[in-house]
Amino acid sequence: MQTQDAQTATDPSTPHVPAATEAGGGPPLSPFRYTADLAAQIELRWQDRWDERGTFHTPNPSGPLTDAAGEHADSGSPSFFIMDMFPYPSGAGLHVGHPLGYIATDVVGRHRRMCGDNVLHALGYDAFGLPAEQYAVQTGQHPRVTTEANIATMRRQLRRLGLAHDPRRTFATTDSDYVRWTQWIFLQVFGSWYDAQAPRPDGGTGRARPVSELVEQYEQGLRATPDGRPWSELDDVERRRVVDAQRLAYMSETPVNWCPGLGTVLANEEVTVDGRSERGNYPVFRRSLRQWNMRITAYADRLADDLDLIDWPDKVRAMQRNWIGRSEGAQVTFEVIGGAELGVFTTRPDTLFGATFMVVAPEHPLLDEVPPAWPDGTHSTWTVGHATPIAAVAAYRAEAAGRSAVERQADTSKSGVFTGHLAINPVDGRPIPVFTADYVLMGYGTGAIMAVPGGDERDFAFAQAFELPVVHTVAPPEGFEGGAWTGDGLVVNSTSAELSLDGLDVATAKATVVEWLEARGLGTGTVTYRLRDWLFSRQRYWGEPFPIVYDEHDLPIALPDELLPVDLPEVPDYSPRTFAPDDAQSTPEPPLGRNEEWVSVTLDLGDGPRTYRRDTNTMPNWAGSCWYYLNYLDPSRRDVVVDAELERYWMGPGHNAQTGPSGGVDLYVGGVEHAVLHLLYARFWHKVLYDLGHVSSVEPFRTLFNQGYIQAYAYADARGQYVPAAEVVEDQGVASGYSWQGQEVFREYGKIGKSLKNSVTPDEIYEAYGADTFRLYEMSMGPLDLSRPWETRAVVGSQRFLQRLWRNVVDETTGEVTVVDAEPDLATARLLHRTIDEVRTEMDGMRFNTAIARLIVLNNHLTSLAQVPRTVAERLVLMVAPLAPHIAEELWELLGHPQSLVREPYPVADPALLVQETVTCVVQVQGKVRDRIEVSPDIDPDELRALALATPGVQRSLDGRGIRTVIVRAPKLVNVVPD
RNA sequence: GCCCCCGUAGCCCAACCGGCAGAGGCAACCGGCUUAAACCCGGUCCAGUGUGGGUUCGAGCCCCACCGGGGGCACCA
Repeated sequence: MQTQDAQTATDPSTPHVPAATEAGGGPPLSPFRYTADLAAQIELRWQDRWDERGTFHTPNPSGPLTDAAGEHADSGSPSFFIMDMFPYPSGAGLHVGHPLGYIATDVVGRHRRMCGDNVLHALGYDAFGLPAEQYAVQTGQHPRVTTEANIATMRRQLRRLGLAHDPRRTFATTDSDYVRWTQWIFLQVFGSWYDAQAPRPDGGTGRARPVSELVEQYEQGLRATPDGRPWSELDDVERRRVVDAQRLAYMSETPVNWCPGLGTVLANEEVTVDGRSERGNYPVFRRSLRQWNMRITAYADRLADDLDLIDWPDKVRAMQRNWIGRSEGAQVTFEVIGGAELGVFTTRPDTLFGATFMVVAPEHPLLDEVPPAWPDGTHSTWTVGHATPIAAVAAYRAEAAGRSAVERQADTSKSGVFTGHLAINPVDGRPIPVFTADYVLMGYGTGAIMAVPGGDERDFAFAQAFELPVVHTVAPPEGFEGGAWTGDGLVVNSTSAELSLDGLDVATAKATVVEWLEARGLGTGTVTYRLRDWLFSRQRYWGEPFPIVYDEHDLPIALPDELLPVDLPEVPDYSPRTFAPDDAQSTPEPPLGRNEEWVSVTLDLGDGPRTYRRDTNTMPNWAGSCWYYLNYLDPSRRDVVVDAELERYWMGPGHNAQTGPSGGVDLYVGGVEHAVLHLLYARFWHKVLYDLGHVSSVEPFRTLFNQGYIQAYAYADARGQYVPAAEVVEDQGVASGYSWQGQEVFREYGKIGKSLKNSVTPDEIYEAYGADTFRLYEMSMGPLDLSRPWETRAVVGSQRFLQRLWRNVVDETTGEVTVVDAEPDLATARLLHRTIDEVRTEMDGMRFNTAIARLIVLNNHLTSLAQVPRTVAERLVLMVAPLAPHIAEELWELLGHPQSLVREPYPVADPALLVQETVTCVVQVQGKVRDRIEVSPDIDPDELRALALATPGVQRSLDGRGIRTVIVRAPKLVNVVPD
């Protein structure tokens, strides 16, 4: 998923954060003072202890993974499964923005654990991908070497944060035994077809089934073959072709983004708006190439409908719905003069009478044959100067092929040409010209449209350019200026001998015309999706090989389970073969094809040893992140993709009180940049696994949370050159308010990174303040879902809080514990319990910034006491523990507890201490505060009303005026409305 | 062009169902501590909620329009 690249990678170079507390020399401070040095000692010690003691070993209900004492979890115990989006281990190291989500999930996990849940939280690495491959190409080093070094660096940086991950459950997508199961899932998809009529356990209709059941249906004659011949008359190769065409993973000629300069196909998101490669800026061409696809479109409805079952941000659900792009309309068949038929999809069948021409995409097969001469009535502007339709269409097709999809869509001017074909409008029998134009896309609907210039702005623009007639079929409102009317209204101009829609509203007209078309076999009501099938192959080295071989018929054959995993072969060169950047006709040559000994393989697949050819593509980077959540449940278990009992315990529907009918991961935190692709692909795989009976949950991720980004200020001088942000000072002497080395600089806000010279690394902050301060600062900066600026000089506030907490328990000159066993006074007890109550609410809502504010208030109150009562200090320490775990553990131990606090119950408020003795009631006159009175919280409203009316403030404001009404909201507010 | 989110103190941010605009932090300033400075401790200062209308007894919160910032989609028939 390359989450790592979401925020620009940084240079972990020289620290430029001042040492926080020991600056300026002077006498050494007490060793018992909570300085960065002491924090570091405490933090490193506890991190080692947690590892040694297996503190975060999360027990499964069965199997090899137990807790540190060797116990399994009770299968009825509440489970809570937390995940971070899979990091890509980049070589550049982390900056302070990266850990934000990891800290947040860690805080949630530690908190839930103290609330009694069995918490599953671990972190693996999404380690296949382009950066490692590019680096390998540059250095000649194997990508595995750099990948493993990067993972080690990232592990070290993250370990220093004190994350409560189960260390036994980490893995990388590049591990051979992980690849094995990625390939296994691919074979499950390959081995399935979608039966749209089959009932599902969740009550719906349509599910994936093994292709063996499809074959059975053919054998039993329950299903007709595509050409209608009996199954028994088809030969083996024909039968395989019939089945292969219906698999959920299938090969087909697909138009792709081919980049000769890089020697590889690119995903759409790797191509810039002007149709060039993001990396290297080479031209990208559309080429039809034989590629693997996954039939995600079969799941379009379920992927859209089941968004209602899960607790995701509305924005992300909207983006997925938008991406799936379900639209309802009709498929209509137009007869083409000369014998052919042309099917179109339209969402506006009610406008059929306004269809004055048709347009097909340049790639449309209808254009493979066009009339030899222009028909009578051809308008001179339609031919664009060509002598024959053949010449015109050939020229236009060539022109369109030379433009990338992105270029075509960026240019909204209407180009095109008449094809010489005439079609018959089915509702009134009129002949209408068929054009080709690249504003119609081959990949959507049928690649052909009926053009209604009176009701569609694009068609109108085309009609203007080519002098085509415009008929309005929906009456526009008064004062309509002309052009296309796309709004609602009553249908007009829509009557033929057999059908009239005039006078109907649009919705009724749609239904009427669809019924009419269906009765005559001219069309059907249908649903179309924007979503396309998923292009699943890449011509790269550093990815999962396909577990597929080809026989002499060039048809794919799945490798049997026992031959998995198919590991990557050694090759002489990791880079794809590149071509002249503008050589559009070149063809990709995958790096895996360079090892002939590997490509050609002799196997006995049941009919004796034969020679096969391996698939030399690799899977896209998304493959490994499509199922990794299942692997956390037990990465050591290799006999099944996921153990059914573990899946039910951690992910099944109803596995804890919050989980709804969908089941799935309880909390999934990551950036919104994965809103569509990763999250859609993973949901798709999960539903396939559900259909095939491998998982009980309907959705993989029950709750999704998008954290904001941490960005930072950057400063540029008058020439626009960036200067090191850490060296900029506030300067009232210049207009901008900031200067660097005496010259005025201007502040900007942007991503943290090398290019803006504003990078700050976690290592610098650990060094200057410690991990607990760093964690606390990131959690207190603001709400988790908001992006916000990093400000190193503000970090000290969090350190001061922890220092005060430390001093509330420990004498910093002697190191002695100073708490007393006396009971707290009533005010302190009240504050404690109110704090517990509020902090619980805020923690449950993941509002850590406000939770911390409450803890600061309590902590500050304790500093004002001559002696701190132990019971209060202990509960404060427990409440701080999820946020700043190391100092909390240390204080907990100093307070006399030999056991770690990670499973200590989170404090519970005493309701008796939450009720207030008196409440301040605000007395308003006409909405303005005029007085305040102290009243009992359960005061009678009538009594309160009388008290309020008697207050001097009300009397003064009324000044003799009468009272129209009095609004009483006991016990907090009374509002007097005067006449 | 269309859709979504956000505009509260010098800065980052709170404010429950519409009910006293301030919880917390940073910065600044004053005082204490100190030979001095830093750290630390105590205190002070600081906005009427982007703008203009509307609804309401009462609006930061609801509605409309606009301005500014961020994001998504964009020839999808």
